[in-house]
Amino acid sequence: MFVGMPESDYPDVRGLHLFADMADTRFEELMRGSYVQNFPPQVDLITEGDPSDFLHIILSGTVALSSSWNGRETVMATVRPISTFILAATIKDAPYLMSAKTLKKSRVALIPSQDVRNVFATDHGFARAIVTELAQCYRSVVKAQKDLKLRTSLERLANYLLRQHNRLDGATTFELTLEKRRLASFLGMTPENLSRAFKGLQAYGVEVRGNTIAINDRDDLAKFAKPSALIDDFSS
Amino acid sequence: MFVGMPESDYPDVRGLHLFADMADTRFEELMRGSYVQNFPPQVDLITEGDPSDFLHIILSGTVALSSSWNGRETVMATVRPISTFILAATIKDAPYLMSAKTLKKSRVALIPSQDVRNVFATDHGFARAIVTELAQCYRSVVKAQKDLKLRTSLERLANYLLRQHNRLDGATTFELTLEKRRLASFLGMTPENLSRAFKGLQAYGVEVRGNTIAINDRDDLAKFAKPSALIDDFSS
DNA sequence: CGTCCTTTTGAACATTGTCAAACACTGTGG
DNA sequence: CCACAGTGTTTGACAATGTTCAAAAGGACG
Repeated sequence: MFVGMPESDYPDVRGLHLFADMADTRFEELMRGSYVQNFPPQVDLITEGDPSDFLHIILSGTVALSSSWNGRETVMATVRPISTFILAATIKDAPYLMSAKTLKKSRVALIPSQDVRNVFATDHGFARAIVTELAQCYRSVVKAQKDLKLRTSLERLANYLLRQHNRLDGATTFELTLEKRRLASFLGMTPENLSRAFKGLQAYGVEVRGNTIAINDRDDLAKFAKPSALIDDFSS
Repeated sequence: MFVGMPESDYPDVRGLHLFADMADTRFEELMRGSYVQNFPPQVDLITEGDPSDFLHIILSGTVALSSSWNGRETVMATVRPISTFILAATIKDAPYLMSAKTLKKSRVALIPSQDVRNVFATDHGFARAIVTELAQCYRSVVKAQKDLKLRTSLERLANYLLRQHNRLDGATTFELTLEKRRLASFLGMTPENLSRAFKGLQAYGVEVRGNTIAINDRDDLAKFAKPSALIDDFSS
């Protein structure tokens, strides 16, 4: 098997906040033990419950994190370049809590968890960067939980659309980045319910044609959605 | 105002995993700037959205973490001695995402967030301990989210009872540690729904008399609840 | 005892999920 | 190019789940 990440990928990874403060030698040490793979869509990268052998970094493509129980399954989050996932399991040397599968053709870096833990124990810049990253992850999940517990499915969809609208910088029309069935699962509802929820938002100027969403009156939608910095703001 | 934590409280705090690896001088430095207060029940300790001025440590009593939006409110978690809360906000120097209020008479230590961040930046043992703590917190919230998204309210209650049953070490009968209305909110349902859910678990040998719960046939209840290490196990 | 609060109960209602069928879209192979 | 299969989406009817509102019952406490 190929061992060692191609040096052409170094800059992307190094650019991550997580690795920015790390000593050069440590970084190279990590990279040498790791490797990069290209995956087609719909490939299972990790399975919940398995031991966390690798820290994953998505370099391109899209990965969905999901969980299942008793025959049911739900999308917990989607991961986009460039970022790590399942950092907490790696650090704690504990089983994955979520499964991961590629949604599109994706390029993923795999760093052996043991190496991450070793460097974490000796490189203080890395340890501090991990803290910041984990704190961010933690706050994101808390926000997601507030979204789930405090809002109806219609409100969750409305706020989701507003967030996408912001992220794609305010054009009145944009494309959904997720299949509707997965979006439904992510938002904690069934595809049928999502379909009806889209209908329900027509009253606030939301138009849907396939994967294209038009937000004709942002203020009107926001008046209904009532977005909050403490739930919807990803940057804090 | 009284400044500096009484030395009699040092051992409790020092015993926390979070402070175990820290240099003595750093620990004393942190403690000198902090203080301890006793609060009666139903006191608001922090309000979501406020800047995170203090890292809190609960020494005795019970504290509920809650969030609200658009006139609704939900209990996100309860905190018991001895543990910290709102660590992530302190580290990120970001606003609290949750409010905290005492449920019982409680003794709480307050460490200025700036001091925590200073020590975090210089004491590597502390930084590493924070990582472990945050990773634990993160995994707990992910589990809570799985609980919410994958289970019905009846299943959530059943698994909650099993967890309590374990925690209080298997006696067939035990006391709820939470008022029912708060338990309902914590489990993501209304008090009325919780009341009916208890009725629904009678079929599996659950008896309720006031705050006293009897689990007459653990296996039968577990057969319905299907507890999972990846959702219900707090220690991993 | 009376007051306040929580819990329980009942009935109506709202929301969400399930099932089945129709429809739309995509890509394949003839 | 078209027919076709396969998949995802939408729609409708219905069932299950959860919420709301109102009222009664129970407990705690002065």
